[in-house]
Amino acid sequence: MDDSRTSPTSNASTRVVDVQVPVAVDQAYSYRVPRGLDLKPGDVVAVPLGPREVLGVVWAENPNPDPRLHNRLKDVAEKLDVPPLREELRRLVDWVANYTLSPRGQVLRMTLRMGELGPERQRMGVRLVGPPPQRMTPARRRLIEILSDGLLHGKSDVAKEAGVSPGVIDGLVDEGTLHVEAMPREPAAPTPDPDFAPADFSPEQARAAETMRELVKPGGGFQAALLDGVTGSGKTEVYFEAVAEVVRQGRQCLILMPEIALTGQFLDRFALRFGVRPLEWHSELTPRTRARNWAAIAAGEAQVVVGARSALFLPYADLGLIIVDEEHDQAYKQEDGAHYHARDMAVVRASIARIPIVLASATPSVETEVNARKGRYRRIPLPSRFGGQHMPQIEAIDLRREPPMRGRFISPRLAEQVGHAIERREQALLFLNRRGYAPLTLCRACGHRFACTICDAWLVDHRFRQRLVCHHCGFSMPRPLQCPHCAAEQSLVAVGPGVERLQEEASSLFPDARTMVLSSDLITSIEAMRSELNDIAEGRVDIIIGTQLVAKGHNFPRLNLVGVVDADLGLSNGDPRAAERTFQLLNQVIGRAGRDQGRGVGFLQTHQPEHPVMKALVACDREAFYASEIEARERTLYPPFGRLASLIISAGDRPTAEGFARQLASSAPVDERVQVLGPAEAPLAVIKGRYRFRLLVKSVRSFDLSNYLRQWLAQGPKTKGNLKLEVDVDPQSFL
DNA sequence: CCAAGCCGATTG
DNA sequence: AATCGGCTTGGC
Repeated sequence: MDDSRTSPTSNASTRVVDVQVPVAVDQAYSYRVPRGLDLKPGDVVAVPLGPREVLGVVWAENPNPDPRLHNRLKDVAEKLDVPPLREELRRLVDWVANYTLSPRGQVLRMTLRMGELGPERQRMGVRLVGPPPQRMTPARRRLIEILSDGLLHGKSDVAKEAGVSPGVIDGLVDEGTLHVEAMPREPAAPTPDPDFAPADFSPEQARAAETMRELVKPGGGFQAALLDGVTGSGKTEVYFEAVAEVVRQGRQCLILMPEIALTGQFLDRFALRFGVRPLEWHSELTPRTRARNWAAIAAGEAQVVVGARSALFLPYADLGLIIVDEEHDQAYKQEDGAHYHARDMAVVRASIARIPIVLASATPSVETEVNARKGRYRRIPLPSRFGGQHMPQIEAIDLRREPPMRGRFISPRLAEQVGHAIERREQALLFLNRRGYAPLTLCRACGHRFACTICDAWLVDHRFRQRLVCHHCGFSMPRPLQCPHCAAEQSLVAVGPGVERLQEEASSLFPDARTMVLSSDLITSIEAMRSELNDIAEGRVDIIIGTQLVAKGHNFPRLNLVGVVDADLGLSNGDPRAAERTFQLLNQVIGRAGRDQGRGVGFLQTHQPEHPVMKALVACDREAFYASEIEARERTLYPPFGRLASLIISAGDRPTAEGFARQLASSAPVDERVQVLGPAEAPLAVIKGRYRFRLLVKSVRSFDLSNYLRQWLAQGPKTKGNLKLEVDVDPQSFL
C-alpha cells in the first residue's frame, strides 16, 4: 500500500504544512515545503490549487500528513515578502468561521483582499536639465514653462497640465532638454500628530476624554466601553483623545464606520485634529491603493485606519485600539457571503488581542445597552450637546386628527412650519424612507397592480428614470401608458408617497423654495454626493427631501426643522427589531436639526402617537424606550436574553423549498434549551424567482448555538440541485 | 456533429 | 472562488 519507497518525493525529511486557501472550504490543505524554505504559521504563501495558483496562509505544521494524500501533495510555490499574519488574526478568523458557520477560507479571504501585490510600479517624473530644443513649438514651450522651476514633476501630471501628449515629453527627453527620473515613493500614510490641534473641551467632555485616555493606558488589556452621547455632544472629538493617546504609544488604531462612502466630513474633522487624513479602507478603493494601504497596515506604517466593516480583518502590525462609531447601525451586519456582525466581531478581536474597544452611539443597540447596564461594558456618558445647546423639541402630528389633503402627504401643520422655516431663511428636512415616486401603481379601471415578475414585491414608480423598478432584484420596465391587463388608457394611478412625489408636493406648496432630493438611487458617485452635501451645507437648498441617507453623519448648519413624513413606516412589518430600529433612525434624523444654533424642532407624522417609540421620542425619554424594549426582550427571550439564528431555505420552486425546510426542521436534534420555529414562508416569499422559507432557531443565552447548528446540519438532509441553505447567526433582518 | 450553456464536484 | 468534466440543448 505504502509506496513511499518508490516515490522519490516523499521521504522522512520532507516537511508538510497545512495551508488555508482563501476559497470557500473549511479545511486547510497540506503542502510540502521545498527544501531551504523556512515556513511558520502565519506566513503568506502562493500554492498550486487545482490548475491555478492562489495565495494562502500557513495555518499549522503538519507532522503526520494524511497517508491517503501520499503522492498527491504539491509543493508550496513561494513565500511572499509580507509580514506573517499574527496569531491574533488567525485566531479571529477561526473564531468568526466557527461562530458564523462560514468556511474558514471564506473568512480568511477578507484578510487577504490586498489588491495587486508585487513590485510597486514606479511613477516616473521629468525634470528640466538641458538647453532648450533646437526646434521650439508652442506645446514644448508650455511644457518647459511649467518645468522651469527645475523640480521633478510627475510625467502624466505635467503632460496634462500643459495640455500636451506624452509624446511631446519623449521628444524633449531625446533631445536632452528633459531628464526622466523615478519619482520618490509617496508614503501611503502620513503620521497623524496627536498634538496638532488639541480640542477645547467642556468640563463634561474633558471628564469623558480623561476616561478615554485611562482606557487606553498601556497594559490595560481588553476592556469594552460605551461612549454614550447624544448627537452633537462631541463624541468624535472625545474618542479622538483615545486615538491620540494610542498614536503617542506608537500603536495602531482602527475606527470602524457604518458607511465609509459618507464619511467625507469625518476625514476632514480628523485632519483638523491630527493634521493629516487617516488611511481609508473600503470596497471602492482601486486595486493599487488597496495594495498600498494593505501593505502600510501590515507594516505598521499606517497608524490610524478608518474603514467599513471589512477593515476589521486587516493584518494590523500592532493594533492598540478599536472604535466602532454609530455602533447600533445595521450596516455593520454583513448579509451576503459570510454573515457576520462587524461590531460584535470587533469586540471579539479586541478581546483576542487584549486591547480596549470603544462603541460610540447616541442610541445604542439594545444588546450594547444591556451590556452597559450589567457592567460588562464601561459606560462613558456625554449627556448634553456641546456649548449648552438643546436637543430639538419634538412634537407628534396625529394623522388621524390632522390628515393631509387627499392625495397629499404633508399635513397642514407641518406645511405651515416648513413655511415659517423658509421665511426665516432656515432649512427644512422632510424625511421619508422610501425611494422613488410611489411604492405602488394600480389601474383604476380593473384594479391591476404592477408587481415584479420574479419577486414577491410591487414595482416602485421612479419618475426621474421614467421606469417601474423592483427594489429587490433590480428588474425595471418603462412606465406603461395603458393597463396591460384591461388595456384602459390614462387609468394608472400612483399610490402612496416616495421622496420624488414628496418633492413634487413641496414644490407646489412652496413654489419659490429650492428643493433637493437625497436618495441612494439618485447618487451616481461619492464625488457627486459630496458636492450635493456641500450645496446643502452652504445654504443653496431650502428644503431637503431625503431617505435614510440623510440620517448618517452629516452636519447641516442651517437645518433647524425636520419633518418625518411617515414615522410609522418601519414599525409595520413583523420584525422583532422594528421598534429599536425606528427609534434609532428617527432619533438620528431629528438630531440633524439645530445642531449649530441649538433651536431645532422635529415633527413626527404618525397614526399611533401612543406607540412607545413615538412617546419616547416626543418626551426625549430614552430611558423609557430602553426600559420597555429590554423588558419585552427579557420576557420573550429574544437577544440579548436568548440566542437566535435564522436558516433560510430557497429553491426555484415552492414545493422543493418547503419540502426541504420541513425535512430540515424535523431533523433538528432535540434539546430542551432550543426551540425550532417554522418553517414559515419568508416575509418576502419570492426574491429573484426563488421561493424562500425560514426556520428560526432560538436558544437560551448560555448555549453554544453555533455548535448545535453545525451538528444538526452535518447529520441533517443535504442541499442539492437548486436548493440553497443560508445560515445567519444573530440575524438582524427578518426579510 | 459540434458548440454553448448549465450543474455539480473538486481543489492537497 | 475558479475551474473542469459531464450532460443537455440547439443549430445545422
